[in-house]
Amino acid sequence: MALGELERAVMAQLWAAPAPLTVREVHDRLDRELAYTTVMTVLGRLAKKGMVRQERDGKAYRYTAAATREQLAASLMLDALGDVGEDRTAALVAFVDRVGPEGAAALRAALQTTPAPVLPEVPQPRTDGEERGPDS
Amino acid sequence: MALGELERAVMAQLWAAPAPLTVREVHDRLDRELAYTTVMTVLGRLAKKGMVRQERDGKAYRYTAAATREQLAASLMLDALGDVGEDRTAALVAFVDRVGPEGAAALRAALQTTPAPVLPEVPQPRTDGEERGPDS
DNA sequence: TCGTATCTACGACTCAGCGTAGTACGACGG
DNA sequence: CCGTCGTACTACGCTGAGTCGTAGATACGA
Repeated sequence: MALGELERAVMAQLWAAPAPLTVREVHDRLDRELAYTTVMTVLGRLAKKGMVRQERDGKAYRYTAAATREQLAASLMLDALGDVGEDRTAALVAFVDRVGPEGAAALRAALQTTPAPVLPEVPQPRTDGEERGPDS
Repeated sequence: MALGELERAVMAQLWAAPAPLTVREVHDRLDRELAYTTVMTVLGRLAKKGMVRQERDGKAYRYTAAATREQLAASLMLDALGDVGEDRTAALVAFVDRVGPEGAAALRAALQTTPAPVLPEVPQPRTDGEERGPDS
């Protein structure tokens, strides 16, 4: 799910904050001169999309990002990969080809931490503590 | 650059065809009942976006996809990765984590074909011969 | 030459999503 | 009781995508 410009800015604030934020806090942290209600609307829409979670705090709501920035990026990448239809392999090759040296290095590292060479047998019961964001 | 539903369908036809297609040919191959001009408009928009190339053929145009399906997918994935801001590494880890066993295998294979061990020193003046699609 | 078919060019309309914000209304502290 | 703060709801403009229609150019057969 593609986010708009303001939506991304709001998400950035939520990601940057160590704790859930209220509408007012998000509004204050955004540099732009926006009406309070604008931020509220955007947060509401993000909540409807499952991008943020809202939890009651007294009479106000506090908002947290449903997924980390990295998880979201990974989800979007998977979406893009899925659009290709068949032959994900070729697409991945093209991707590796374009991701650059650092990217390749990061991928190599990531592939090492991921054991799964073959036979994942016990599929890691998700030690978790991490919410399974609004993936595609 | 995200494509709409019909735009994707049109691209699919262009990718499936072995040679450049005219508007009429694309129109006929699409299952949907669309006006000829609708297909023309869509092809025109795709051309404006750089997704397809048009070459004159008599009084008509012939259209080809500017990039392969895989290149496009790779570009979109890179876009998604870029949105993350910093820490592409973490995003790549998350991606590998979600791409599944086959994906991981494909990535491993792709990384082997890509030499780039270390120190690319001379940054490869792009021997090219490959069109550099409508990347972001 | 005239009529018909085929293209392209350009404009128009609809619908959805995003950015933006106003209004209504309930709860709370003086 | 009144102003402040917060949510809920509604609305409006813009842009992009999907959908077509019409006008103008051009080629071809009768």
